[in-house]
Amino acid sequence: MIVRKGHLAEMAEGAESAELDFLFSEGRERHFVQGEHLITEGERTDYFYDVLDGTVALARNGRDGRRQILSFLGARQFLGASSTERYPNLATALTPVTAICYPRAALERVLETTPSFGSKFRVVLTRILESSHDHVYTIGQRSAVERVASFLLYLRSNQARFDPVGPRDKSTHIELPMTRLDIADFLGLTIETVSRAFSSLKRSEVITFKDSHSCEIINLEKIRELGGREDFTEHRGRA
Amino acid sequence: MIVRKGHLAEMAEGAESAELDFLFSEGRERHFVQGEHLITEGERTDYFYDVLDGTVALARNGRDGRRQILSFLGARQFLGASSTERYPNLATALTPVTAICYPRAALERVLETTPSFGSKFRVVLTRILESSHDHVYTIGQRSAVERVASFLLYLRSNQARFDPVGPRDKSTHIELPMTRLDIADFLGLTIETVSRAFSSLKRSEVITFKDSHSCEIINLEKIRELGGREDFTEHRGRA
DNA sequence: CGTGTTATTGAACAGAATCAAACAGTGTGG
DNA sequence: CCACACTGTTTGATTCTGTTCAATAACACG
Repeated sequence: MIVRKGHLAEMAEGAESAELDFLFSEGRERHFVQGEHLITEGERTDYFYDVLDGTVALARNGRDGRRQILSFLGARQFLGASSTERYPNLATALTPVTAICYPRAALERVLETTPSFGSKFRVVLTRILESSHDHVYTIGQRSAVERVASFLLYLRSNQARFDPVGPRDKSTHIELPMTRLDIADFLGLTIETVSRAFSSLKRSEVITFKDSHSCEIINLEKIRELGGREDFTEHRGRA
Repeated sequence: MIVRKGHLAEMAEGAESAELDFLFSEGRERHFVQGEHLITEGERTDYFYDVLDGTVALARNGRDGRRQILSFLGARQFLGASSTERYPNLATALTPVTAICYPRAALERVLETTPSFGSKFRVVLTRILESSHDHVYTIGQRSAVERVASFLLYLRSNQARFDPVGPRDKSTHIELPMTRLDIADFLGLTIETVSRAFSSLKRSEVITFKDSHSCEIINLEKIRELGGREDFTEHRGRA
């Protein structure tokens, strides 16, 4: 049923169990068009997604129109972990997205019966938590330009996941599939401030833009200096 | 060896295994004085703590002196989960703290052999992640006064954990064991702004102060309106 | 009771938000 | 193929929230 092998299947390599077989037999490849919601707020958390392709924005919405994007999810990332009956966040496809959709119950059963898989899963959860902590630091402590620099490093490290060869230190090209508003809502800024920060980095020749949705890092050292050497760097390893 | 039963032991209730017995036989009650570090940055993540008493601040420090407090941990909360060899954060006792200290390896072994326990542990991790997401929303989207209101709700829900009777909706008393600097570093503000926000809430008769480290909520509805009805509320259940 | 520390308050300032306009890119239809 | 509308981005002027700098006030402790 599953055409391509997802990250979850990769994680299960080596382990063998009836529950695992069942889980993967239940997995369905689903496609989402740009703007479509993979999960909506308040929805029952019945499914778990393993992203194969495209970019998803995970956001929390306030009732007064405010929106905070919690993460941008790409290939090899998961979506749908929740401690509650209903999902508090909104997951939106920013590009066409392909993801494997698993019934949550089947996943739970595997986690309860296949401890080695459960351990790997726990490590993934911990990484996600650490990434959220990085985000808190960025939003709580850094200035606008620093946040944008930090964001570029964040995307770079996300991009590295795609790469079958593994993360490359030297890669300087960065795709920005999201709009300026998405970036602003991720960094706790406004579109104007994000735009100004990009312009400022362009002016000081730290980055250049091909078009408004992809840029090239000219001075990676400077970006690291601004965005934080400690965050999203290679020493963290891969999820 | 363990004098009091911690939250981890509570979670293990019902399960039985040699690894669990070993884990609990290895747990040691430790005491920390105010200002002492339970874990320091870069330290090997060899221990796992189950807080019994007191308050711990978990913080990430930048090399330029900036500091972001990621959470305040009290009774029934855990400390020490990490996906890496070395711990990236600094855990400091804000008050005298009592905690049960477990060797990480023993915990890992339990998690790898006792799936029911592993599942509960995963739920706890997920809750911590959701709490971090609340924090991101607060810092990214809310104004100074709103952040402080949100912080009071956060403390209130933390306090409820202590309570053997369970969370009480009506409780209005809030202990502030941390300094204004700690609050500021948690909310991404300065001490002055935090102080002004408190004064503003005092002036509009939403809260009163007994002394600077404990306050009373007069108008809980208003605090919820400012700080976000969705966050840190009772519907989340207990960890 | 003085001394050091933490908290509050005030005045000036700065960085980001808001308001407003221009600009670029895309798609549509004449 | 070009005029036009539409959306998203950039840039500019102004306002405002929160910071910085500075002084004072309240505690905590020897």
